[in-house]
Amino acid sequence: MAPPPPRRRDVTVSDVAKHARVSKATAARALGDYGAVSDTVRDRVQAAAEALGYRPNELARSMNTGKSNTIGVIVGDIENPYFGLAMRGISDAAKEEGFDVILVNTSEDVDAEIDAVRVLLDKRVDGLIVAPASSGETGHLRDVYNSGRPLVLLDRRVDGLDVDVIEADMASVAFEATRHLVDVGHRRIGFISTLDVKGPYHDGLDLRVSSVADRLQGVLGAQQEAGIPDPGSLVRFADGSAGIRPVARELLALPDAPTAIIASDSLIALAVLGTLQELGLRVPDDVSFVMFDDFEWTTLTTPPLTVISQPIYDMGVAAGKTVIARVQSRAVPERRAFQATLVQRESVAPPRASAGGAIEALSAS
Amino acid sequence: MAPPPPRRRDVTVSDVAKHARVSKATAARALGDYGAVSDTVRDRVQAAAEALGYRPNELARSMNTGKSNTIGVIVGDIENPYFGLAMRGISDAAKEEGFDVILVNTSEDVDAEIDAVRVLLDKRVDGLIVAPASSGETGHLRDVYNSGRPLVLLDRRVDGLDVDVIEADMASVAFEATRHLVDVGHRRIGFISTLDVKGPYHDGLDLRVSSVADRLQGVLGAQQEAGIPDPGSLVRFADGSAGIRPVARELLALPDAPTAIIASDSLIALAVLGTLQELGLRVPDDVSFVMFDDFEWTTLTTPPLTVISQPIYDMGVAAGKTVIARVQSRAVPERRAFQATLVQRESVAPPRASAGGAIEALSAS
DNA sequence: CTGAAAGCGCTAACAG
DNA sequence: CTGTTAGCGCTTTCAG
Repeated sequence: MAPPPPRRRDVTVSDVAKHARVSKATAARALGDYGAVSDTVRDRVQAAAEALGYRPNELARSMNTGKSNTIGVIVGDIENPYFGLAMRGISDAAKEEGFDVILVNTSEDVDAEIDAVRVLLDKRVDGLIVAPASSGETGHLRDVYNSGRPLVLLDRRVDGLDVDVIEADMASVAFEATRHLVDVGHRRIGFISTLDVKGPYHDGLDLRVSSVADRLQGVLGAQQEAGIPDPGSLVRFADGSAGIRPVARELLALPDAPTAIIASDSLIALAVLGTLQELGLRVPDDVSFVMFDDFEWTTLTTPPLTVISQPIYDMGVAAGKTVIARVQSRAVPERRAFQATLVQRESVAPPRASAGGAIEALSAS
Repeated sequence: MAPPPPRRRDVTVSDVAKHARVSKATAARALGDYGAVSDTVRDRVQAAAEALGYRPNELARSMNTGKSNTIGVIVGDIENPYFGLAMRGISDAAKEEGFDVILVNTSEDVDAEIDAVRVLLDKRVDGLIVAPASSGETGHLRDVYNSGRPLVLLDRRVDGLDVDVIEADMASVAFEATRHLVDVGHRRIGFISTLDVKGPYHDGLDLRVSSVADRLQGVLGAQQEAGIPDPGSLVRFADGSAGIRPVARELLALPDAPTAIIASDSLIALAVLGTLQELGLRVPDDVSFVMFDDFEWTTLTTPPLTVISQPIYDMGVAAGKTVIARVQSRAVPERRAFQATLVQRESVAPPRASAGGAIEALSAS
């Protein structure tokens, strides 16, 4: 389809200098807009550059300035609207400061993440924003730190790593949401998330993703406070998004199935809702439902969904501004605490009077 | 929060060479894995590199090889799930070939796009994937071509630019969808898209985004074939996503309001559906609805939505593979035609018997 | 197989 | 203000 590309040699400063009959250094100064150049010469050089179609080689420039004006962003899943929106924020912030963004998707794989960090460091990005897949392996993150380049963590903390973190307060809002469920009468509350942990959930299990751990802490805490025994028994982790539906089914088939479910993000919510639909279970009549993240579609389902909203775009912007501020060793923008809020709509109702599980409830109706 | 970073000088080939007591050239050969080096020396060099914590400077490497192993991707809106998913495909394809991706978001602004192309070219990306905001200004795209670097267009053609294009056949599926609406009895079919055109739609208006033009061509064509007069009168373009709701309201308030609406993408669909909900109009009883793109939430609304599905992820992969194949001047992967399909669910029904507009229908019920 | 030397395109002293 | 001379870190002749 496309004919063989011409690929002619690029025009360099040297070419422009020759054409404008000045030294390479002078041409470079005029072109790079540094140092001092007389107006006449500057004009002459720029005319020559224009005529020859000169374009600076940013690689060469970066090589001796040591700055690439590029930040790296490493996320687990760009397809996840959470990261899509955050990315938009980062990207907008970067553009405003004249930075570009290299995006790497790790599919939530730690090895891929380790690799990504290495590659981006080798490419000499000026700073890095990472949503770490695990707080277990963190050597690569320390490498960033040791390289002297700023690192900002997004959505997830890593204990013992003293860097900027952009996150919303998940524990308290999760507590609030669960408390809401308890208040209307639920005593069997399921929590579903994705996480690569082996075996069923148990007390003291190391979750390795702080944003999930925080959510869970709030969920469990509210139930403990309400005197609900063993709330951990209705917690489930799926390994990858393909695993969510089976897990949801299993949970709902329990003799003591939950009367309410909390989905840890929008991708999980979609799968859980789909499962509910397949099973013919209605929200909130058969099962109450709360999910994290407030995307527009959540208002269009029947019923509209009760959600936990976080300022994702703003967090992206903050992450972008923060790395760049660090890169330029300027003061970091005020550390606003990002607040998540419970948005009550109509997917929460008191549990049915019957004591049976969700599936039994079905046959009863 | 983060203590002042150390920022020590990077370890270079030269350092490693010294440590291993070989010449810089030999060390470079061992490290860069090219040329010929004896096993003993290679081991010695690698040990030294390890000991010193050597990391190659990819910028320097790119400078003299002329290849950066990076491709640039320019899209209008990464927040749009269409591009999120496509990006995932591109990213996966790139990773497989050992390439990185620099992503630039233009907010569908042509000037930003022109700028982005320039910057990425200056950064010496090896190839570019662009979803052009307009087929009007294309000088910057020709610049890419002239730079000798491969360019692949995603989702949108640009006439007269003979490069690879990854797109699905929108015209025929749009025809099919519209035909379906006509078949069940609709004669007033609205079409809403986002596009920065001044004034109302009229015949021969230059749409400048081929994927939208194709959709519209199918929509109009099916109606013309059915003998529906002046189908263009129910076509609306909003300038930016903020404008969609007003436009939808205006359309629905018409004395001859449409009995069916086609939304040109998922973001538009969300806004239209939201408007319908606000107005208390039910789908499909009051208004039938068809939208482009099949995301999971479309099955969770009441009713599930009839949609047009395209293989977005695969198209992203194809775009990625294609640029990279061109970069390596290998044969381009087979030019599979990407097929979009109409997925019939439950948002289409015959129009109400009453002849009035949608809003009147409301008061009648 | 290994070393010396040149050079990628640009910036950065340092003289004049 | 302008030119000369060095590099940045790596690859790449070209000898040996």
